[in-house]
Amino acid sequence: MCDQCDYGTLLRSVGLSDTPRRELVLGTIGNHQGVLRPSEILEKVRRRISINRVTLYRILDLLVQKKLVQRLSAGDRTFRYGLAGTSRHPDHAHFHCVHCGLMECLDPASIPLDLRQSQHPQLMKIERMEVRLDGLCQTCRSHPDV
Amino acid sequence: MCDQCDYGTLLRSVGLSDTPRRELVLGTIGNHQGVLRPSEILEKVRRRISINRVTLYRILDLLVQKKLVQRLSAGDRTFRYGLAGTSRHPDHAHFHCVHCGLMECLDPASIPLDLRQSQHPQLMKIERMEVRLDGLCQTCRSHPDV
DNA sequence: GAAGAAATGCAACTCAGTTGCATTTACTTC
DNA sequence: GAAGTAAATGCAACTGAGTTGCATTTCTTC
Ligand SMILES: [Mn+2]
Ligand SMILES: [Mn+2]
Ligand SMILES: [Zn+2]
Ligand SMILES: [Zn+2]
Repeated sequence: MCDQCDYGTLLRSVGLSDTPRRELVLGTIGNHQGVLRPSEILEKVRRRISINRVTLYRILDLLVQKKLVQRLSAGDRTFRYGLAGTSRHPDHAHFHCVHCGLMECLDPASIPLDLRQSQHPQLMKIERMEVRLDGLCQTCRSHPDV
Repeated sequence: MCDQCDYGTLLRSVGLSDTPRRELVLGTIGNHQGVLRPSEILEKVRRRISINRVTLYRILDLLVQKKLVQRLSAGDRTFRYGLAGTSRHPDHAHFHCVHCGLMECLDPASIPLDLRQSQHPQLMKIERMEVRLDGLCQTCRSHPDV
């Protein structure tokens, strides 16, 4: 997503100390195209450093809480994590392949997420919107085995 | 949602026999405003008849598979179930209160879910779209205790 | 009403995530 | 730079929602 980002600085900018594990978790999420499961993040981070499963979950919670990272649901029971929306990286919808579980980002322009919130002069307070398209990815579509 | 529906007929129309448990599960979902967790459905159905937890999950799977019922994710780890969209009951977005877990249906007109699929002449095959707004419901908003 | 099929129940299991507490690492203060 | 404190990490056990395998019950069909 953002190769030139300094993730250490980013961490400190929200009041978190930049430990090796936090920096690697955030970097793994930020440098990946699409969103990731905790198990995938674990695997990637462990190529660089040893990290406990629980530590990863705690770091993910922190990053979400500080709004650096976004927790998304794929319609299954495993959360996905991706960089939170910013002006440079606007919020966007995601596509989820119901066959292989792949979850990828859609072009922010194709489904503008922001304006629609204003169409709801409701009594509740809307904080965020999540849009997910489910279907078959290109691979699973053309390759009906497995 | 649909008080005048005959849920037995609805079950048979998709090739399922209408057993007492299936009819009660479908009726519970269909007559409720908003979407329900399995635990809530279980509680409601058990006021009428005894039913095993596993049986409920199997019935829910069947109803989803036959497209009578829709499985929604609330951003937490528990699925929600509501009637699937039809011409009379069009598909719509849902609001989820991050504080109390309430999940309610939004006016189908406010966020038209259909047309946007056509904006994706992608290589993947889109089967459905899910739109969820997260925030605080009216109660939790005005009542910040608990 | 017997035989076979479908539906339901029950116990054990799985998987993702959480909790409590011990240990290690990073910051302060002297 | 050592001691003391706070924060971060590790480890084991736990939780909650959902699933699986198989036994039992209920519904069909002849
Ligand atoms: Mn994304
Ligand atoms: Mn609904
Ligand atoms: Zn796929
Ligand atoms: Zn609420």
